[in-house]
Amino acid sequence: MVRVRFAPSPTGYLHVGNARTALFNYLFAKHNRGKLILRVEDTDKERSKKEYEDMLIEDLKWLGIQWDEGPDVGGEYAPYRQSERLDIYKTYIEKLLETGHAYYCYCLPEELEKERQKALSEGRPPRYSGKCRHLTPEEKKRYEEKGIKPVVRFKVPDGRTIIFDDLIRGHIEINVDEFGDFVIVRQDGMPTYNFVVVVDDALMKISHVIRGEDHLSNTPKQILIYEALEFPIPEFAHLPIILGEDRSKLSKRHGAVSVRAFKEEGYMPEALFNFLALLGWHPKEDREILSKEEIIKEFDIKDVHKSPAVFDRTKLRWLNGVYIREIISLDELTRRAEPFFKKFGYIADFEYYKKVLNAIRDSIETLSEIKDRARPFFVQEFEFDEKTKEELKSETAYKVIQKFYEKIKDRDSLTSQDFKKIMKEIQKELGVKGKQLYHPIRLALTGEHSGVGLDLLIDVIGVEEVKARIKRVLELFE
RNA sequence: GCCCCCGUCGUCUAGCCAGGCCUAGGACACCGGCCUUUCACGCCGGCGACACGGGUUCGAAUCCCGUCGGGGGCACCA
Repeated sequence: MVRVRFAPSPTGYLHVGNARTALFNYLFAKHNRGKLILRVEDTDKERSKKEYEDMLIEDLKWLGIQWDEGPDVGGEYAPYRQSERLDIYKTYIEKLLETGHAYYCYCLPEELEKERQKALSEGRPPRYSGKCRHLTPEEKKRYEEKGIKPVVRFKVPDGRTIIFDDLIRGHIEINVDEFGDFVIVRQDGMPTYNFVVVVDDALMKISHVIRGEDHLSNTPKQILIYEALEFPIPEFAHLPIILGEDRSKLSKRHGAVSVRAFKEEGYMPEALFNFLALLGWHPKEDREILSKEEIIKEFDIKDVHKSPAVFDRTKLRWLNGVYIREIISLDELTRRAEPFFKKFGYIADFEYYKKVLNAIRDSIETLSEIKDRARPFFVQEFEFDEKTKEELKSETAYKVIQKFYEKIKDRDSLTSQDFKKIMKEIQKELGVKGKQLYHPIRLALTGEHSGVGLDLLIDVIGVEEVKARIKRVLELFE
């Protein structure tokens, strides 16, 4: 049974890089009919917050990632919040202490930091010396009496080379001399990541650990702990990281990188899902637009790349546009767009929003663009800039508008067909055509030089509104 | 500094494992054209890459070695 997990620490919004990791875990689980476990890694008391956990869950759900076990849904291996598993960790810490795989260390953090800096500046690998490895009971007692609280360190064996096969990267060898005895319990009594991750993954029967490349160098430490605790070692797969435009690890410096930010910008979760899946993975046939089901069906961890990928916002925008105009149904799109209309002060009912979207969906790539693109459907008293005023004052423009008004002022309906017919008549009667003919009407109706098709606009706003707008312009530029 | 990973168009990538089918394919972006009352959509076309240097081979993007470049890690963060 395939069991994988996504284990974020609740320290802020869900980052797209983490979202991608969650997504690949999800895809792997679903493809193999396995289970996805959500585990909250909140052992860092300083930075973890419950609100962040709630936001994480919300963002993950929004993206369309579902899990089988987790802090919100429970499961056979509960609890799924590390802060609630402290007793479990304690047991295993004691075990390591008893078997001599770990020991208490009374060194002060300030001293160690100094040593670290010194080693770095001298070009030596910064690693702990191991000086507390062989403390006598008397020495321990002395430290205790001084009130120094110890940390617990894992005893790293000398000269071992850890070898494992990464599902994505293949054969990996790392010599453990690279690092010294590392801390597994902090001074405040909280166990650290490298330790708890092993205990949890083992106890939760995780079969495949799929995570970011930045964890690759932690893997030997963890394997050492698996061995010390006599746990079976899972398979590992290290995903390439996601880069920003400058080819460094994608971070806040690169602009909006949280899933929440994309949601608020008006991205479709399906588009982000699709896009993220394509970052480092590629289906057998050359296709860009794939549904969740298709991706699950085709996903194979072996097809995941080794090299990192740049997060290409432009392509994401394009993909989102495809979802907006071709994939999401009009009703669904309207439901999602409603909050955006309201945010921009465009107040109307659902049916009206639907008509507007029908007219503009081909020209927007995110729902935020509704602000500009839908303006003519809602704003009557728009301003004219200088350039526009000049144009409207010109003789032909004014004549066209005047003629148009004459022809519609007594009508009680005006369809796209009627509109086109009327424009043809004006063309014949005034001898004005093309841009000269349509542009004045566009300006009078929208105040803008480009935008939605006038026939579509008229269809939606209706004849009375058209009359009002035209009349207003006529009066303004008499 | 040390360790690990990576290297095909500007970007995402196909091809690499099983060398010839590759004058290297697709997508985004860009440029041009068509459609069109405008913008957009759509359609058609163009530009554009095997990091470099050595091997191996009749033949290398594909195999080997080296160089260079990029990234990640080296915490009482996860």
